[in-house]
Amino acid sequence: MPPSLTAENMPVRPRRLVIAGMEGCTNCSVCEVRANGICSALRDDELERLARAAVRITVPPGHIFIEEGSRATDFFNITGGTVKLFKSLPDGRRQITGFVSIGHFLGLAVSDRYAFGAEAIDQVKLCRFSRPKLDSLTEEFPRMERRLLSEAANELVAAQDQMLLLGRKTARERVSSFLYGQLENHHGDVIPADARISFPMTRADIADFLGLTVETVSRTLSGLRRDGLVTMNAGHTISVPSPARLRAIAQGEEG
Amino acid sequence: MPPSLTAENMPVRPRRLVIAGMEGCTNCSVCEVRANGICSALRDDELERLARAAVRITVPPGHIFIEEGSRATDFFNITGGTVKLFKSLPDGRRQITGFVSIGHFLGLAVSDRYAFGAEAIDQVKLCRFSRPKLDSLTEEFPRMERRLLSEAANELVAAQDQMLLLGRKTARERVSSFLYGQLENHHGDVIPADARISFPMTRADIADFLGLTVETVSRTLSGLRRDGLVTMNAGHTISVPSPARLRAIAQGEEG
DNA sequence: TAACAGCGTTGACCTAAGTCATTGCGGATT
DNA sequence: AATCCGCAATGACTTAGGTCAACGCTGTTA
Repeated sequence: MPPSLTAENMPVRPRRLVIAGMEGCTNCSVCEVRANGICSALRDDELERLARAAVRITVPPGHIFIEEGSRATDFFNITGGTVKLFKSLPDGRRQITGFVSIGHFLGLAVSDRYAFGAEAIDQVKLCRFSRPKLDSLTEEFPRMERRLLSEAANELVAAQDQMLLLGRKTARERVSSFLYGQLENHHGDVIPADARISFPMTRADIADFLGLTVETVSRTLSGLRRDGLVTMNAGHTISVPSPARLRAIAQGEEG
Repeated sequence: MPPSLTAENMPVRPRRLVIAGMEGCTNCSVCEVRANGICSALRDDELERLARAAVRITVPPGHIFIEEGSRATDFFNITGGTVKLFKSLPDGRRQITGFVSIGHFLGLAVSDRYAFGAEAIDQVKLCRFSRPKLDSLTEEFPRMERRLLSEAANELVAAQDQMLLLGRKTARERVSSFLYGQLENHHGDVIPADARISFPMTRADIADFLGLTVETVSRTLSGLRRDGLVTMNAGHTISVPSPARLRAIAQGEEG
């Protein structure tokens, strides 16, 4: 029996919002994301061919390297740093649809235009592939395409979670969900008691991700602190004494 | 040059939230969704093989045929009727993540469990495939998998749109977006002036889709009517004199 | 070392949307 | 034809979160 279409090589915890995991650099076989990417499905000789299609670039903090609605000429694979993906309304309202980092693949577009923008939060390293090149690669390596599909399924699940959050959760539940999600990003599925989080994004980014304002994010964090659910440390890090309690709030299990 | 990974055979307007388009019935070559499905990528002899993997079922209105969190044993392809997909919180709050109908494929799951529920709105006809069977089919027909991926990309775009709606749009913008989306569903990209919409879902469904309450949906529709943006006809249909004006509101281009 | 800018926090107040309650309307049941 | 029931609409009132404004911290520029 062939491996499952959707469960193959797939972490239980879905990643955020963008097709993850294409590897690419001057030498793909020593790439930082070798283990994660869709290319984890490739043999070393295949990686060789992949490497020739990739261009390595670095993006400074704050730089928008995908403009909403611009022509979708390239695919990207994040090999370092954190990127925010967003959509905007004409009057400046903004929704961040995801924060993505190392290993994530970026640039699936429905039409010939990107439906979202992408901005570097910190120093970001990327591998860039032109769309025609990536197309011929997936043509050549069907396993890569299978891997892309399973990652797309992951992203869809994450997107559905986020819709539940944005449509139906309270501010407290949203912020708790965000914090708990960060814990999962850093620790995987087994989160130790008193785990620490440090994130690169600002309060404004968090607000735009959670559909709130900066003030509400700030007040809600203060509330969680007052209730002993988080403690703020020096160096912009946050400790979570009881991840289980935080998760309960995040999932709406609180009176 | 191979066809684009993401733009191949793809409508510009993204569909809602579930991998679309696997065809299947007793005789796939005469199936209702022959033209839409991923099997539109298949030859007639291949369809023959597909047909043997499919089981045809009918689901009555109100019946939940995918239970949130249950084991993901099957894939479904909608061949008739309309389905709502949803996620819930323990206290009963519910977010409908999409309405899907004919041609849509349903059942991509990250783990071995469904992350969402699915309920028939009206009489729904489905083709059911067991996961192992579908896996071997995609193994056999790579074009099917490519088609699934491009549909997943569509769904991701729709999901991002919905996140913007849920996180940042006003009630008026949400309801206008919903109505305009329905217009697109029925008329495609060229929407005639004074177009009509009739939908099978209740106000409660619309509310749970838009992250609002029934009362707010009701009041907002009344407001749009007062402003001459829609008119209510007999038989639960709504007319839209100027789709362009409605779209402008939906996109947040109103003072 | 002063001035400034970016970011975060907090308080006072406001409002869009939620809650609760009432009414009405078609369609099914008897 | 009476009643029942699910759905929709509307009014009165409440509230979670938004808005506006002040302030404080930290790091950077002059």
